[in-house]
Formats: sequence, C-alpha cells, structure tokens
Amino acid sequence: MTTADLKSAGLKVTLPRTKIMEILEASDKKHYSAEDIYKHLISHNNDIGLATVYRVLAQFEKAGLVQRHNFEGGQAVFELERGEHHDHMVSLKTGKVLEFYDEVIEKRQQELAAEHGFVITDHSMTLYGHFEDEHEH
Amino acid sequence: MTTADLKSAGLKVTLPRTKIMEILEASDKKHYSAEDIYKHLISHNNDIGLATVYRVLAQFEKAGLVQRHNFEGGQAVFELERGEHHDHMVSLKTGKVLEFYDEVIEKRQQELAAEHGFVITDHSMTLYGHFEDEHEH
DNA sequence: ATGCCTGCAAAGCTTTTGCAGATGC
DNA sequence: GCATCTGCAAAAGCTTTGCAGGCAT
Repeated sequence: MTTADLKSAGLKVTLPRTKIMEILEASDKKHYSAEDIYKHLISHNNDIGLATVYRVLAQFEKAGLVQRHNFEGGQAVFELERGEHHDHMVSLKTGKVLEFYDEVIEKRQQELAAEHGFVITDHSMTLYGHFEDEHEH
Repeated sequence: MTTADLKSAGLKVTLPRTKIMEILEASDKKHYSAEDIYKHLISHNNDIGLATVYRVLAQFEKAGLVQRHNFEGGQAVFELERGEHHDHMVSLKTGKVLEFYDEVIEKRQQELAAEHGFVITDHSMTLYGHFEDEHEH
C-alpha cells in the first residue's frame, strides 16, 4: 500500500492518511479498531482526530485497501487488504486473532450458495474461543 | 419454548416475556432485531418499552433460549434457539435470511481449530450477497 | 409482603456528520 | 486558487442503566 494507491483512489496524500497507512502495515499487529489507531497516533504525537480516523478508514475500505470486520464486542476492526482471503479465529480471552484459509471450506461455501441460488459477494467466518496456551485471567 | 423454560431460567412469567416469546416462535420469520420486536408489539397493542425488549432478549440469550447474531448493518438480530446449529446466507438487497447447515464445513472447522491449538466455543459464518431471484431495487 | 419487573428517561458507546479553517496539488 | 481535507463538537443510532412504581408468587 503506497501513496500511489491513495492517488488512484482519488484521495490526496495527506499526513493522516499516510500515518494510518503505516500503522496498518506494521507487521506486529494486523487488526485495529478505529480507537486503537487513534490512540497509537496520539501516543506518537500525531494529533489526528478520531473522526478523521473513521473517515480515512471508511475511505480505505471503499477503495478496497482495507477490510472491515465486525467481530463480537462492539467495535469494528480493520485490516489491510493483502489480496489473500482468509478467515479468523478470535480468542475471547485475549483478543488474539489468528488468520487461516481452507480450500475445502471455501469450495463448500460456493457449492452451498449455488444450491440455494445465492450469489456470494462477501462472507465472514469467525471462530470464537480460546487458544490452548492461554491461561485463565 | 414455554413458561417452564422461563421458570427454570429463574425468570418470572410476565406479559412482556411471554409476548416476546410468542413473536420469536412465529413460523413466518425467524430473525428479529429488538426494534422489529418492539414495533410488532406496539402494532399489536402491547405497550411494552424498547428497554424491556432489550432486557428480555438479553435474559433469553443468557438462558440459552435465543441466539444473538451480529450481521452487517448495525442492529443485532435474535433467533430462537432450536438446538440445531446452522449458519446463514443474508441478502444485502432485501435482508432475507436463509439458514443452512453443512457437515463438511463443520468438520473442517474443528480440524482447523485443533491444528492451531484452538478451542471453539462459538462460531459465526455468514455469507453475504443476494438471491438470484431478487431484482434490483 | 417482598423481591423481581417494567416503563420512562437519561446515559453510554461507537460511529457519522456539519462546519470553518487548513492543506495538498 | 480551489477543491479537498481535517479537527472539533455536535448528532445519530443502537443498546444499557438508574430509578420509582407495578406485578408475580
């Protein structure tokens, strides 16, 4: 994701947009709520408004640069679109997110949709639970 | 779902609870938002507050009598727990919901979770799109 | 009788929007 | 220079909560 992506989406290259882009590209964490990003920006001395964070994320989503996930728990989380579809396992204990992809499931989804005359434009599959190595709070 | 279910959940048998129970049991529609239920009650001359609807639904959920789904679009929807797990196809055009169940997918989910040391307590799988016989607005 | 319930209104949270000034191109 | 963008504050939408009176048992 580069400034060129912004331009081709008709978006001007501004500080808030590039900063948010950088955060989403960080390799340590991949799923951020708008609030997460806002706090990250503030703690790094980038005085960017929360409203701007929401606006930028919505624009990025519209441009296909990020994906929005509505996991349980109220806040939506955003993730960089890397072109590789995947689903999620979300720990309800720690919030940890693991991505996975399974050919068998993807294929069955298409088959089942076809059987019911349904055209899939999008899908979400999220497993909630916890990892075996996570201990009780 | 009967008044006995309410009692064993430690809930008193009251008018709001039985009315909401009846609505959820209606065979024509299975997925209701709190607002849907509220409007239904009002239009049938049951002056029950929206807050009560939310409270009752939360209690039913806690008692395992209903399931809450967070589909796209802000509002949560509630569905009677009939003991048969299933997933959903949701039309983004009409809001129509189709339930389905697939053994292959369920099995793969368990296998994948096991591979990653993950214990599933719950999962949601929702396909978004539209049905072939639905026409453009 | 008493403890659980309900309605109303108010508050809480996340997200969106209006507006005036600031900034990218 | 001009359109787009941003920050702030206000508003909006969904859901929860406090409280005083009402109801089930």
